[in-house]
Amino acid sequence: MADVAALAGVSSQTVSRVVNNRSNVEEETRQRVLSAMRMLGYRPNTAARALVTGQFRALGLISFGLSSFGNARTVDAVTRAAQRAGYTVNMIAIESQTELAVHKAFDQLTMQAVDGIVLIEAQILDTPALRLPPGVPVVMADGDVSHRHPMVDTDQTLGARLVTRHLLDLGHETVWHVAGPEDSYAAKRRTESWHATLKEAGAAVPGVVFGDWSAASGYEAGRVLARRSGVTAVFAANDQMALGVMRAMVEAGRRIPDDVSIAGFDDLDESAYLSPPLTTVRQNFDVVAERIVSLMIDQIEGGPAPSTTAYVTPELIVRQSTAAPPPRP
Amino acid sequence: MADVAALAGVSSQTVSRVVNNRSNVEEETRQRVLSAMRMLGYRPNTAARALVTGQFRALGLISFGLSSFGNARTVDAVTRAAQRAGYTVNMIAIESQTELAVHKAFDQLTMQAVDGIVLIEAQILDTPALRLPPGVPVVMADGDVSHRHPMVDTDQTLGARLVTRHLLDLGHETVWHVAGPEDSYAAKRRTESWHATLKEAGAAVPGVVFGDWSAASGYEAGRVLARRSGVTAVFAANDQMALGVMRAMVEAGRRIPDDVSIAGFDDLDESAYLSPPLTTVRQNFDVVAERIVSLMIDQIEGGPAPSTTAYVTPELIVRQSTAAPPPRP
DNA sequence: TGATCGAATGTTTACGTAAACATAGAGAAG
DNA sequence: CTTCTCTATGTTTACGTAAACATTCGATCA
Repeated sequence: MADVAALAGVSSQTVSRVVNNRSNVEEETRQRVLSAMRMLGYRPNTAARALVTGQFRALGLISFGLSSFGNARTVDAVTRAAQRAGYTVNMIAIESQTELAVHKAFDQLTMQAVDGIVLIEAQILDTPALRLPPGVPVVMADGDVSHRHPMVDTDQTLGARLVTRHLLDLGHETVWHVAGPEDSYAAKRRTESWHATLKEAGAAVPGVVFGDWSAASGYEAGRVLARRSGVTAVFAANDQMALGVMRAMVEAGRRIPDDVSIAGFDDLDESAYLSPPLTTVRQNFDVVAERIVSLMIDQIEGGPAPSTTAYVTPELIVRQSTAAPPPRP
Repeated sequence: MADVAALAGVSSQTVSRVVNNRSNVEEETRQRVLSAMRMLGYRPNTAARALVTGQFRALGLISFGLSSFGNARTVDAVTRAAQRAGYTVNMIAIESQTELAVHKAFDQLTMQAVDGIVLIEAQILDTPALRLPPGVPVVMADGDVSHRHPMVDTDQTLGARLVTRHLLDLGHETVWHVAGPEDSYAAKRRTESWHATLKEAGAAVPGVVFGDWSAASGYEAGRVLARRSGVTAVFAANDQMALGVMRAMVEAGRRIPDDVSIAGFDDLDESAYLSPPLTTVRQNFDVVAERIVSLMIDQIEGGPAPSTTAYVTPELIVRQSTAAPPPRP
């Protein structure tokens, strides 16, 4: 920076002003400084800058890994949204869903250069009340509403209601449910909403079959359901499990959607190309990410955390895996 | 830090020594400092530390996004490997595969606080010779060998040979190939190796059908192949396309593996649960990531770039989607 | 016993930047 | 014409840490 200043014949402070786009610099001076910068290949030193300003233009992101479709999409979308806002994303994947692990990741990130932390809390922690050290802005995604940090999530309740209602409206007496793992917030909300929707409609509430999001677990669940008579509609808590259920049904000789209707949740890229194409609920990950990042930046620049919870509306995608139930025998 | 020093009754330099685990500090003093740190909730300031040391303990990562399975797995594994080495990962996703976009991301990352940059070059850039500004260590994954940076990748050539040979050894006269997009390095290598293996074996080399990694494109390719007679073995360049091919074949009335054998590449979690379970090639993403990170750290700590290319051995996973060809009519 | 060494700790300084304050000069207002 | 104001720019300083150098004191050795 001193070299640039010398070459341009100005003080280093003027160089700083040019770098930061301050208004009160003569146009001619600015050009001289800019060309000096180019000539010397000058790059501002982030560490020194951060030391003075206290800002890093970087967000921390804690997640349980990229292996599940939903997490990967969320992380991807948050990264892109942050980038548009001029922030980079510093990522940490934690192995186990304990509060200890979250705290460790949190410490590591705050020691790194981040202005705020996004926590994708896809799984229920071992302790109910997550307490994070104060001082660092936090936004949660896919977490528990009871925390005191602002949260953003797909409206799981609405999504599950849409798909359950869709199946009831087609004429099914009730809807069976293959749920996600019990330690997932998203799974829990989808199951609760399915339950509530059935009760509202006066339909019987059949027992829940639990899976773990995988196609394999969906297949197992599907075999259980295929053995029961009277199963005409199944709502699986994600598309991968729906895929497994479909396969189990086909193997058991049930036609989809003639004998049994099947719906999922997520709308994988593949889901539109299954045979038959899968009715599902599309989550708008991009909007979720936008909200997360803007809540984050509000906190970083604005001040104290608004303890809001923002829900993003999902969309029911009706395809050919759902239809009216077969005529009663 | 000054407060901690005052509370512990030592100089700030001694606090620094304790923080950095230097050996020459009396055990009793160390304890006093540690408890003072705890009492005051002291956290070292990364910016100041980086300003002095010139190190950030952070890696930059440039990728084309998390939407494809391979990329997501690689990013996930790199993140975990970096974490084990005490580094965090600063991620940037670029939208288009132009050299300009790569340079922009590169600039943004070097302006941020990173010690080195990992570039996952999953697609062929618009310019053949990627030139990155010197001074920052770079390791490439899944890129072009011709670049001057160290590179790590799955041995695509070996993987494709393993699966092609497997099909030939089963007795198939030749193997058809559904390739990945033409602008993908990985796809290109798999196709070249398939080609070479057929030639070595003296088998006819049928025309390549191109897909874009998606199940939908695999389905289209499968419909083309199903119309031809004499197709008894198909090697799809990834599992998703293999899935599409399988479905097209089944729709055309071909049984798998009785009439036609199908193999993929990647080993998705789902692939073992398809019907029939898919023969495929498993990439060891964790080992790739370990290599990337250790090459990175060598450069950061050691010095100039070793211009090596490290290949990680993949593994053929034989399942039930491949078998001997049907008897000739 | 005195010289020498080494371990523990303290003092000073540099890292590169932006904020805060200072200055000069041009124009406006009286 | 003087004074005030505003703009462009320069000077000084602080940010929090670790490196480099300095000091103290007890132990070791001839």
